[in-house]
Amino acid sequence: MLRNTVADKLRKEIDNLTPLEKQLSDVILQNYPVSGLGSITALAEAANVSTPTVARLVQKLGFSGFPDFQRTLREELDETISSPLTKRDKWVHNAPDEHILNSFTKAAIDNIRQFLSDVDPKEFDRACKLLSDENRRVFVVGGRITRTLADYFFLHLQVTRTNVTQIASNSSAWPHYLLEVSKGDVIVVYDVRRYENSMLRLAQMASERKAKVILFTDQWTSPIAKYASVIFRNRISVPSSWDSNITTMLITEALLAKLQEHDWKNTKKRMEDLEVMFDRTKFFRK
Amino acid sequence: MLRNTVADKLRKEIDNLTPLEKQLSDVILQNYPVSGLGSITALAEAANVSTPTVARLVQKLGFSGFPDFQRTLREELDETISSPLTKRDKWVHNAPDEHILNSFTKAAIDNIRQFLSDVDPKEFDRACKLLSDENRRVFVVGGRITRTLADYFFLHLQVTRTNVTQIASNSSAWPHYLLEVSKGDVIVVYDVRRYENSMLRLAQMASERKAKVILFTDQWTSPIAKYASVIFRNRISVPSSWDSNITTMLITEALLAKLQEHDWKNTKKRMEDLEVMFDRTKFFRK
DNA sequence: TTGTTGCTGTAAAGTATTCTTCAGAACGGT
DNA sequence: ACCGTTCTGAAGAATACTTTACAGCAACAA
Repeated sequence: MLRNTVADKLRKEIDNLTPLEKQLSDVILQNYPVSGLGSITALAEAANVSTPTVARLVQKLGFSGFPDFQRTLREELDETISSPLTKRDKWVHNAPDEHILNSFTKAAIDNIRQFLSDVDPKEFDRACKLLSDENRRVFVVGGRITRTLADYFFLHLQVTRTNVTQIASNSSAWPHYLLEVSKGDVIVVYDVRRYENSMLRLAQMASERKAKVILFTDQWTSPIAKYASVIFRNRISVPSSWDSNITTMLITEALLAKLQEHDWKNTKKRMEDLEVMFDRTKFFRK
Repeated sequence: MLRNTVADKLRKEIDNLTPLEKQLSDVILQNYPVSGLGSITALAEAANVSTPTVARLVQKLGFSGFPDFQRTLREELDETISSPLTKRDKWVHNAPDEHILNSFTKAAIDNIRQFLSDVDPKEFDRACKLLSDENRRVFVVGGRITRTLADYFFLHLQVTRTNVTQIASNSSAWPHYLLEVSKGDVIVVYDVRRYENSMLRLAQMASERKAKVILFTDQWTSPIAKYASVIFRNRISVPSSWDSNITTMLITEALLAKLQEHDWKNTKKRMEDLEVMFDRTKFFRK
């Protein structure tokens, strides 16, 4: 543990302090470290001393000036606040910290945490409601890369409910699907950087046909957002020249988990039927 | 509870923000609230925007100016720190602990941690070595669900190197691909529960043709393991009747990250060529 | 293409903050 | 009571910070 915080310094130096400086240091420690984050004037007033007294104290503690003192406080605070999860010393045994598995995973977990503090559970619940309503048809579509996630979503959603359509990745076929879209239907769009023009048009047209758009995008937000009823902005930066789709996967899976439990009886029936059919085609082994 | 923190305001206003303002608000939320406690200049630099952009954002949020914004942050911080039970570990705002977003994510992060302490970095490095050797052809294949992950892997690998083939999901076409497989080639197989019979046969035959098998499977381990040179056993349990493929995605992305940096010059060239071709087809928008 | 709108940064003006100097106050020792 | 030392704050100089005005630019629509 780094035992060299500003507070420690203060306590250590306390015997070398003048009376008013002691009074001041008391105030600082009182609600540490917030009191030190305002202006020197505010701190001086709070402690009933003059600003030069504050300036002298911080110099006595070894800081070059009040700003230096403040910067140090902020850094401490940052350490304190940042999550214990990301600060785990070593995840992978026998691997140096800089092994890509470590750095990559740190970034991924950071993304997950960050994303989860951004996401609005109401938004999530709204998406569930739309997707579990069997009166609405559901269409699923994704871009060049995200198509794979759209497929993933489709493959599972298809099990929980009826009336799910996967829109082919070939955009020239899209008008045929749009023909099928009618008021109240739901179109699930995966669109992360780089945003595809054709996808924007598709969302626009679906929206014109009064369909509800559920959008999975990144923190920079696809332009489709303006047509969307529900938007999930996923964190996607990792130490790589590509983006990470882990948070997108996470929210997708969480949605599916919720949906399958929503009408569990129905889902269960469908899964059992599926099992029987798999058995009969002898496709899988135990 | 008065949930009206600066962070909440930011999240609420996000739709009214300009692109650079979004970028800025990201940085603020990233290590909230510390990043907002420095000078406006420092914050601007951290977010790669100009100071007026910061000034405009805080005014948009309803503060009279940057100092006002900062004062509010300090007050919040004071509340947070002095309150006995810091609610910081709650990830999702306004949602009960049992909200599926919370429970699901906890499980997912547990999986990641668990998986990472299981995985052997040497195994990882060996996979990298095999996959970056351009003398070996690479074939990629996945099962009913994992096919989507195989696609994801293929789409990216295709950018870093030549000689990558995606094996069609229709197993009756597989013999044609096997014809192409020769000694030293690499076949990447995604096979998690329920293990598919046909996939086992495919791996077996590939192995008989002296190909190296890289296997992504789950902790219960696909029978393909006995033919595999490299095995990644992913943790896949989550509170859902389906399995989670987040760790599989993670290791896949980490591998790709490593591969793209392995021969970065080559990768870069290929990516640039790709960009040019995308531009010429005007497929994407900025 | 052209005009319009909205986004953004430069630069300069305006404002607040920090630091230094210096003089007066307090205290202890003689 | 006197002197020397130490402590303290007022005031202004120096510095840093924040805001505003304006012009360039890009995106979009006509």
